[in-house]
Amino acid sequence: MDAVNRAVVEARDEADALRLWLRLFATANRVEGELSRRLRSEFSMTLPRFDLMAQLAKAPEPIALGELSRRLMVTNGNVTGLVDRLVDDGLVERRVAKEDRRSAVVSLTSAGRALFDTMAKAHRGWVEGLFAGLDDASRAALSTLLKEARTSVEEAT
Amino acid sequence: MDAVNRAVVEARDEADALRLWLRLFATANRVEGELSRRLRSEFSMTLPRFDLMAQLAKAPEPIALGELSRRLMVTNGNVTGLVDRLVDDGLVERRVAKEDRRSAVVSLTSAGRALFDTMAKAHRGWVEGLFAGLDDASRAALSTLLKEARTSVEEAT
DNA sequence: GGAAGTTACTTCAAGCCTAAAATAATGGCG
DNA sequence: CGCCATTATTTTAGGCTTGAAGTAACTTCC
Repeated sequence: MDAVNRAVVEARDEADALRLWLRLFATANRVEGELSRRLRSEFSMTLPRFDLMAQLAKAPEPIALGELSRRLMVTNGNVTGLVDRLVDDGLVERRVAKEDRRSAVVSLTSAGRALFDTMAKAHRGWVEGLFAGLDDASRAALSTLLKEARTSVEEAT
Repeated sequence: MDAVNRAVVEARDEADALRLWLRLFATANRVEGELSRRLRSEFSMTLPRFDLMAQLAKAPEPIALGELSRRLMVTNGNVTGLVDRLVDDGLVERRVAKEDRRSAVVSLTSAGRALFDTMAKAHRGWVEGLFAGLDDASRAALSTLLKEARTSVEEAT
């Protein structure tokens, strides 16, 4: 096979959706695993609980469980369990909404807020470190392409 | 803020590692969830089991559990359970390696091979469909950048 | 006001996943 | 040969996740 044909084959290869998906999955998985391990070993914290706390931290007021489940893109039952464990740990407070007694709203306790601030700082540093091998141009390009990909997926479902 | 400064801020924003990671995670999660749901509803199959079968399908001969766990990037104990369930379903065969009695090697049964071929065809189509909104150039660029990202992560760990 | 439908959350069963401890077989090495 | 370290797998405890079924509170509409 000559150089031109090799290039053609490689180009087709790089554009192959299945290969793209495998690469996307592998990369995301690798990062997630690493962050998960570090959260566990440094703070005895899990990534799902950290993510939940992050939602509470950036919200100006308590959030209902349903809203939380939408923002985290997980099922309602899942959120129920995560909040249960965070409440057990004294990091989150659950209260019945006064205007709708079906609804439970949650917020960080002061201990939760303090721990989150510490963890968030470390977490940001870890993510920076993991992507340190990419320059700003690559990061920006990757970010843009991922947004396009996300849009493509949304439209296809 | 003038236009130049807005552009500067936006560029910094797009290059922010944390934002990049959140986007990567969200995209991968969305695709994974969709493929998972379709495998379940169309074939009563889970994504992890499908992935395991894919490894067996492309291997020329039976694979040891340890090798499988490396290729799938999951722990040994995880593979043990997945194989157990696939054996229960008659899709995979587990045998003690003749040259090393500690080692168990697995391969697809003929039923497993047949089911996998059917599923793989559908799966490929689904992935193509999900990424149909990206043209070849975008796909190739995304793939290349993901490879860079993966390398960056590997180097940072 | 009350039946019927909807909405918010919880519970349940099943499966995935990890880290760590336990088993079992191998491979040196004295 | 027999002890010891290593290697391959399994087991266990704990946590995450989903989809489906269940409970309770709210809303609509007559």
